[in-house]
Amino acid sequence: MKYKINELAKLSGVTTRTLRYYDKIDLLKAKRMTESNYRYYTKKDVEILQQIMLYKEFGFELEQIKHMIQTKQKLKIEKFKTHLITLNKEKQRINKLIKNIEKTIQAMKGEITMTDIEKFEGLKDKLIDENDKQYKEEVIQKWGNDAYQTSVKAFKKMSKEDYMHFESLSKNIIDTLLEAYNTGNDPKSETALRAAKMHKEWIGIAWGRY
Amino acid sequence: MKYKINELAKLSGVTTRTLRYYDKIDLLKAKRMTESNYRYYTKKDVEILQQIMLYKEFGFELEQIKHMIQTKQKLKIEKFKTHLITLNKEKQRINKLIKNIEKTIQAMKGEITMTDIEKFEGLKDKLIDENDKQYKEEVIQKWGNDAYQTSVKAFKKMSKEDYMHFESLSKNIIDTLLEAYNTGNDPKSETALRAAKMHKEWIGIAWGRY
DNA sequence: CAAACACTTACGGCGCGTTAGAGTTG
DNA sequence: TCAACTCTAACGCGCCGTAAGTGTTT
Repeated sequence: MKYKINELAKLSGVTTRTLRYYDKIDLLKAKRMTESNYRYYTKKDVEILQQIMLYKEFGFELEQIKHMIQTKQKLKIEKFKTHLITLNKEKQRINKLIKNIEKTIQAMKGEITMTDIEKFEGLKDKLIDENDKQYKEEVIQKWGNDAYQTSVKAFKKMSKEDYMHFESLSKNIIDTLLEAYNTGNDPKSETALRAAKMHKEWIGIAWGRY
Repeated sequence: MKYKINELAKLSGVTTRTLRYYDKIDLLKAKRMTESNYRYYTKKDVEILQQIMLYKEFGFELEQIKHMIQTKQKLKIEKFKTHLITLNKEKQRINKLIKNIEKTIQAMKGEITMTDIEKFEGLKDKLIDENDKQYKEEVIQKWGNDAYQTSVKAFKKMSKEDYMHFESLSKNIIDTLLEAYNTGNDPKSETALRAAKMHKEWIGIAWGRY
């Protein structure tokens, strides 16, 4: 099974230019036909090329792939792990870029120029203010002033991540409980309902929702 | 205020090679001293260089920066936003690489070949099992069988993200409430305490903690 | 006068795409 | 004989690092 360069190219999807380049840099050496000096590739070469393509998809550089293909499984895993570290750094770099640009956009809009933490603190204050307007009296009537104060304190302690996920989490649990009650699938779940209501009120205190 | 090339280099941190290159590609054109033909830079040039460096940090290419520096604020924001899209794609690409490599490592180890979702489902089942062993009877006694069933259902509905943040969030709120009670700063907070206890039990049902 | 600094020109690197010119096969 | 294929050599890209060789300032 001998393939000429164009045959392998069509078979694999890489260009002849690439194959010749791989030949040149000793990544995938081709044999030569004695008369014409044309390159030809064997079945083994095809397999190697498949490996090369796989590692390329993983983001390895050709020089590294060169070492890779003559490395055994166990050591390959090590190289993969090392590569993961590189990729994670790259990921962090990009995340930083994104954050910085977003910050800059905000600043350019003439809006908040505070740091991220300050921003979040500000956001919390704003939410509490809004909450006050809508729920303060109602909540104090139902739960007393102390509960209100305490809930504000708890809310202020939340981290940014907490904040991002609080909604969906709470909604999920409450929905499930209410659904169980409303559909009657769970006829005796007084306790669950109470829990749901408590939870609901609790969220209402901090969030002014539901 | 005239700076010779090396002065500006030290001032700004970029190399003279870079400055000459920016000159060549018309990114930051330098004026010339009449006699020696030496480059010199003005105060304005310093400001432009600062902008260039900033945009470089944002990951823009020099060609784009060239247009950038003579663009007004509003249009800059647009370019930033476009750039954000590019960066986000890059981010996704890297995430894909990471996932694929991790998967491959798993496969090479001869371990689990499940998808991510399957993995998480498995994790949840495991946690519920553990929870059962420790808390099932106690919980059913206190809250009834229906509450128990419902809590399991709610738990199963949780997303991966929910799971990652559930602990810290709950802990935070509970700690605050209990602290308020224990320190006596909030002497009449019966209601708050009840809320805390409820919440605590609720978490106990699903998590077997606290 | 020498050291320090300035200038221009050009190769190298990564991973090929893309001509350009010339030989080989079917 | 002609199309289709093969070969080698070389430029280009993006952003400079790194000489090498030569002129200017202090």
